This record gives sequence, structure tokens and C-alpha cells, in this order.
Amino acid sequence: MSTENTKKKILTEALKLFSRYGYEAVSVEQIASAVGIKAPSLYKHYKSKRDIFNSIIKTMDDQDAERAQEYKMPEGEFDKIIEAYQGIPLDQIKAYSEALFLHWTDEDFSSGFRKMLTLEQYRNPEMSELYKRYISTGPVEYMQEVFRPMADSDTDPFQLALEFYGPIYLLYSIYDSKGDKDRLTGALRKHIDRFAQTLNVRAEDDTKNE
Amino acid sequence: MSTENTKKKILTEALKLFSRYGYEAVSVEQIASAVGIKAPSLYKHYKSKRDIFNSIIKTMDDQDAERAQEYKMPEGEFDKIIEAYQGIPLDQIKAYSEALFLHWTDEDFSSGFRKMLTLEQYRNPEMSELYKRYISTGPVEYMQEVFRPMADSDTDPFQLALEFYGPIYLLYSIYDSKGDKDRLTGALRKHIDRFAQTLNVRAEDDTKNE
DNA sequence: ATTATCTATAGATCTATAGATAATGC
DNA sequence: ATTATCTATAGATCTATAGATAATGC
Repeated sequence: MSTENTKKKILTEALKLFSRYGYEAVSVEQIASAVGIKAPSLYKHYKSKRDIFNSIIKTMDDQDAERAQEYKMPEGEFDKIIEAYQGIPLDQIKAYSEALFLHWTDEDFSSGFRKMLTLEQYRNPEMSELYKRYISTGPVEYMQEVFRPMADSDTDPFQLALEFYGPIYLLYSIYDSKGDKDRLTGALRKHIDRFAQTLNVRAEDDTKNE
Repeated sequence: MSTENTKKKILTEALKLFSRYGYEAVSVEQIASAVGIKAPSLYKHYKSKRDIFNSIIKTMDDQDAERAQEYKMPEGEFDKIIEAYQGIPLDQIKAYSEALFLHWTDEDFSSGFRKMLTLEQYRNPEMSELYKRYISTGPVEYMQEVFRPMADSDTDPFQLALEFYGPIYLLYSIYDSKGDKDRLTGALRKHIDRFAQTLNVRAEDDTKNE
């Protein structure tokens, strides 16, 4: 196998192990064994165990930047992003949410990365930040901005974001333990449909009461 | 300090560490140091590191059984429990959910236990089962049974359970990173109110369309 | 007198390096 | 000729035990 392939395989096998047992619980020997080499051979590719871990995070960062381009999401300051998303149709939010769900569950690397962050989230501020950004409060804050124009007196954006993203966040966990891709994607679609319907019903209700 | 107090302190300090770093990443010396003794002294109270871990789980099991009594929840077969809960008023669900939320976030032992399970959930089947039972699919299945009578053609119980419990499950995670108890308890209450309101609005809507 | 804690340490395991050997590429 | 892998091993750390010493309770 070529050097580059070995280096890549070390990364993916390490992620597999880290995402299951956590960084500290995985030995360099376990990683090497999964790759099919001896532990000392790893050090020709990475200068330390921590270096493998850091490379995983770097890889995710790079893929994330690529993905942002691919989805043609607005770039630049956070303020600009929000502005650009104010007029977004719900259909687009739906397609985007579904893609994101499959990304964090069905794709090996991203799914492993999410699980790894889940296991490392309480350890140190950097891991906590990454977990928040990708998986927990990040998406909530993002949806909050998306829903801001739809909010009224008794439905603040945070509440809407919570009710939109909560079930999705829970579906990640259900996927981890049961993993019926089609059923859960169906539930996700239904959830978004119902969420949109509720918003409409509420809006009509408000109009009636005026 | 008395023997029993030391034994208890070892348990709580170990849980604090396990819930932050994960079982494998915590050394016996770290636990001992948190208690204020040397590592070998631990072995007068617990026969191994794993024994401490098992005692934590045992303690949780016992507390859980006690709590079930305290809340006067129906006991016995799952079928019986469901039957007994069919006619439950939403106010009671609300109070129970709030108590459960504070239990898993605000109480040191339960909150630590939840975090520990979060970190151990992918490692082995036993931990996976406990995580599911207490935190993820367990509550979903439970709410599914509670909502079964309210379901109709386009709203299956799973969907309702997902939309009810999803935001609560997400609030655990938000609590872990931000931890504003009052604000998040408020959001929880609001969520349950809105959920109940939506059910009513939907029911009215159905009647109108008949 | 009994029991909790201590120091010392055995034995396993873990990360990482040194230097020998095998594989690969000009 | 260069580079990837191997064996051997240093040095740190980890769990757990043995036996000495200090603290506690009749």
C-alpha cells in the first residue's frame, strides 16, 4: 500500500476506535492493529497519538469548508449570513436539514466524528466548542436566526429553534442505537412538514383572532 | 472521617471524574487525590476500579427504584403501566417532565450519571442499554405509549413522542454547555404548553374539516 | 484489637525512539 | 538510494498487593 493510503487508513481506523471508546481508551497498538501494521510504524506517518487526533479535526474542518462551498451557503460575517437567509423558503430548509441529517448519521467519517465529539465534549474547552458548533447549540443558534422573522409575542425564535432542531438532535441518537435509515429519514421529513404546518395553523389562528 | 463517609466520597468523586473524562481516562490515583487519600487506600473500600464503577450504577438503580415509588408510578408489567397512564391529564405530564428535567440536570448525582452514560454509551451493550433506557429511546418509547390514544392517521405516536421529547433531550445538552437553569426550565414549560396547544389546535382543525 | 491509611513495589501496559531489515522507486 | 516496516526496548504510568504505621473504638 502506498504511503498516502496508509496515512489515510490510520486516520479512518483511529476515528473508528476513538468514536467508540474515546481518545484516551484507545491505544496506539489498537490503531496499528486495525491498520495491519505494528505500533512503531505509525510514527513514520504521525509524530504522536495526539497528532492523529488533531489531523482528524483538521480533516473535518477542511471538509466543512468544502461543504459550505458546495451548498453555496453565504460566507463572511455572521450578520451577512443571517441577512442572506431571511427570505429562505421552507422547502430549502427541508432539503438542507435532510442532507445534514444524512451527513451526520450515514456518512462514515462525519458520523464517526460526531460520536467522537460526543465522547470528548466534557473534557476540555476546545472539544466542548466543537461539539456545540457542529451538533448542539450551533444549529440551534443558526435556526434561531432563520426563524427570527416568523416569531411573534408568545413564540420567541429560541422556542421555535428548539422545537425544530430538538427532534432532529434526538434522531441522531436514535440512529446511533437503532439505525433504520429510511424510517428515521421519513420521521425527519414528517417532522419538518408538521412543523411548517403548525406555523401556518398558528398564523391563521392569529389572523382569526385579530 | 468515618469509613462509610469515605466510601461514599470515593463514589461521588469518581463519578465527577468519570462524567468528565470517561472511565478509562481516569486513574485510580486521580480519584484518591480528589478524596484526599492515596490510591492504595481506595482498595480497603472497593476491590477494584471497576467495582467503583459498578457501585455507581447500582446506586443509580436503587435511587431509580425509590423514585418510582416516590412518584407513585404504576409498577409491574409494561402493559399494566401503559394501561394505567392512558387517561393521564397533560398537567401531570408537565409537572412530571419538569421534575425529570431538573433531576437529570440540576442534581449532582443524576446529572453526573447522565454525562457518564453519554461518554460510555458506544463502548459496550450494557452501557448502551442504560443510556437508551434512561436518556434516549426509553423516554421516547414511554411517551409514545402516553400519546397513543391521541394519535390519528397522519400523526403516529412515534412522531408525537419525537416532537415532545426531542426539545427536552436537546435542553439537556444546552444545559450542559450553558446551564441557565431558570431560562431553560422556562423554555421547557413553554415547550409543553405549546405542544399541548398544538394538539388542541390540530384537533379543532380536524373537526372543522369533517 | 481492629481497621484505615501509608510507603514500597510488582507486574502489566502504554507512548515513543533507536537501529536493523524489507520493500519500493529511480 | 530512500523509505516503510519490523524488533527491541526505554521510561512513564497504571492497577493492585504486601506489609508497616497511624488512627479509632471497645
